[in-house]
Amino acid sequence: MPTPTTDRYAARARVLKAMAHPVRLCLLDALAKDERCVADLQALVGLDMSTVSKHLAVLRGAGLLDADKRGNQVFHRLRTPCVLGFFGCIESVLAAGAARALDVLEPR
Amino acid sequence: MPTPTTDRYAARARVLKAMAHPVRLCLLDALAKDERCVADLQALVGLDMSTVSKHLAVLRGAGLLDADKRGNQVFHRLRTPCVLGFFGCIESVLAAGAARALDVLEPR
DNA sequence: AATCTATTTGGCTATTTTGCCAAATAGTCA
DNA sequence: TGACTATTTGGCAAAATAGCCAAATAGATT
Repeated sequence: MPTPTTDRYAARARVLKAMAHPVRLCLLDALAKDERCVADLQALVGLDMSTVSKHLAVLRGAGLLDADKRGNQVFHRLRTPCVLGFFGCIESVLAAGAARALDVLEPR
Repeated sequence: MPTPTTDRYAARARVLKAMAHPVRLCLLDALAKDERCVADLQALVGLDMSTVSKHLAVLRGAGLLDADKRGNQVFHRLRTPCVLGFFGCIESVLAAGAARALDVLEPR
């Protein structure tokens, strides 16, 4: 793997890694339609506020979210909504996996 | 996060997590056009063969690759090529991040 | 200023991941 | 069968991650 290429893959991997957590996927989904403040999102996922804040920081760090403070609340929104388009393909990966699992049980 | 929903996010996260590593992204890219045997892929990424084998196992486990043995070689191919479509969006996330970095240096 | 609310940060532990080496396995060929 | 090739597996150490609690910060309200 030549180095400039490696860097490209590393950069891409950082973005994917930021997405690759159930809670963070849930957060991205929640932000699909509207911006939300941290307390809203905390109520949604039911974890400690500090944990939610850190998940949001990961998504922001990857460039996936924008945030701004209004009053004493911080509102987050999706920066690049195309990431929501990943889910369709991921579901087909999962469906293919499920089909393969059936093959094992019921080979042709 | 209600539980059936959680499970869906967890399943999706497992697929993304499998992709979220520079070497595994490189492997997926290499398999974009043709199937390849493990030794080929090892030459490409330049890591220990056992390491490459484990990365491939991760991708297979997530349902991203299919493999079959012919002779004493194992050939891998992309099971659901739509994942390659992620890269376009990821690049725009990275571009947005770069733009934001410039804003910091050079605010309006 | 004192207080209250919303969010972030620091610190800790438990768990997971990565990559190497060495050893095991599976298939081929003499 | 024995030797050789391709790949996988087991085991280990180093690094990264996730979650909680407690403490710090920033803004609003009295």
